[in-house]
Amino acid sequence: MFEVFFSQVKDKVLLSEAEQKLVKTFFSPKKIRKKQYLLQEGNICRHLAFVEKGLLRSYSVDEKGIEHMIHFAWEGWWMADMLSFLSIEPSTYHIDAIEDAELLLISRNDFEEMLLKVPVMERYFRILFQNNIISKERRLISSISNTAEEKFIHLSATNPELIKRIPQQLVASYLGITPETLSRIKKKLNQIS
Amino acid sequence: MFEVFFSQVKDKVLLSEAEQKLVKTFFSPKKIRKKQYLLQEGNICRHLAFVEKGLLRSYSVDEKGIEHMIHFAWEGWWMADMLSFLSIEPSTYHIDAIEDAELLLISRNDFEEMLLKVPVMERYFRILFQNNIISKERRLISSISNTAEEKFIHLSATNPELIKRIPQQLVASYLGITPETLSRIKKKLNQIS
DNA sequence: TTGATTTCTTATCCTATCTCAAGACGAAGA
DNA sequence: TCTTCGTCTTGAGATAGGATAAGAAATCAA
Repeated sequence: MFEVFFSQVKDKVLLSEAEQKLVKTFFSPKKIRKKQYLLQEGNICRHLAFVEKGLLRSYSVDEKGIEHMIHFAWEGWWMADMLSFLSIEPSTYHIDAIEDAELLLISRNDFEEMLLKVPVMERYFRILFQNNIISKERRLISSISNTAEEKFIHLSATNPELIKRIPQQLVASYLGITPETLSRIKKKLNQIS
Repeated sequence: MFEVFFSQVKDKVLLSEAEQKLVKTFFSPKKIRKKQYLLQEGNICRHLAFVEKGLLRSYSVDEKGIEHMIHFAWEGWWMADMLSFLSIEPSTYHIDAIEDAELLLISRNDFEEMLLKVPVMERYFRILFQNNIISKERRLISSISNTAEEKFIHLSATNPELIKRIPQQLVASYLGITPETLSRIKKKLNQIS
């Protein structure tokens, strides 16, 4: 159950056997089915979720009922509404499964306790968040700088797995464009090549 | 020189006198003038900069010569190209001063050493980055979800100081809209109220 | 296998925002 | 005080992408 998790953690920091054992105690496994919610708007995000298997998405829904994709997480990625999780306030996001998923959950209290008892995990999350900032920044620059077509080309280049694995309408939402526009862009790019 | 710095750090973590003394040794002060570069595209970002006084911006310049604002940093904020700083690769950003500024700089090696010698700073940066992710995420959602007018209203609500302090054309770039559009939006909102 | 449901494509029309251009305003220096 | 330079405003025309609608294709369930 912790295979993907520890391979990810060890990518960033060194963990002793004892530390691994201790870290394990803070997490509880959970399976959810495709389309099942992990979090709904208005509820407090009580856990960070690490994806061992499957695929999750987080998104917000505006007044018109349109969904806006915030984040996708598959094997080796984390998922949560950090703001709700940290501030213990109702979330403005939904999180659900695009594919059946196996998760490792950690609560706020256990998270804090783990970081204090296993300082190397503090380091792990600092590095994780660092990398997250960098990738969010790139997405942001593309979002404010590029045309719809450029955004798609940029995403294809930087995150080809996302394009392959995520349904097209959700990719469109992730880019902040309509599904129709994305469909046209793909057609155009195929004609050229 | 470290007044703002330690007041910021102490907002997030507890530091002993000894730790404070040690932390200080890793930083060097630097003053830069309005319009002066701290980093130019193609160079490696060698330092994290903490702003004690003044105002910096980071931005990228596209093929057409158009600037895209990534981040503003005034008293109490950090500035860097994290990707270049961490990967030690040439930056794609420019960083310069919008107002004369007094900075505290820390190099990559000193940063790593500080985090190992003063673990509470590891915690500080984890929390700092955590908060940064949350605010970048909000900006991103606004960017992909909202109209130009909604983006401006959202920014005014969440970051009024930015609107006051940053020249309007740079605010427009930060929102991913043209200065003309922002000017029209402001006119419209003023007429209503 | 077949019908039902969801996702993707294509077409037409429409609107928000951009582009280009010119003028007004205000801050900074001579 | 006057001049200059950068910043903001306003206008008119152009366009990328949105809205709506309908049909095609793919996926799923029975």
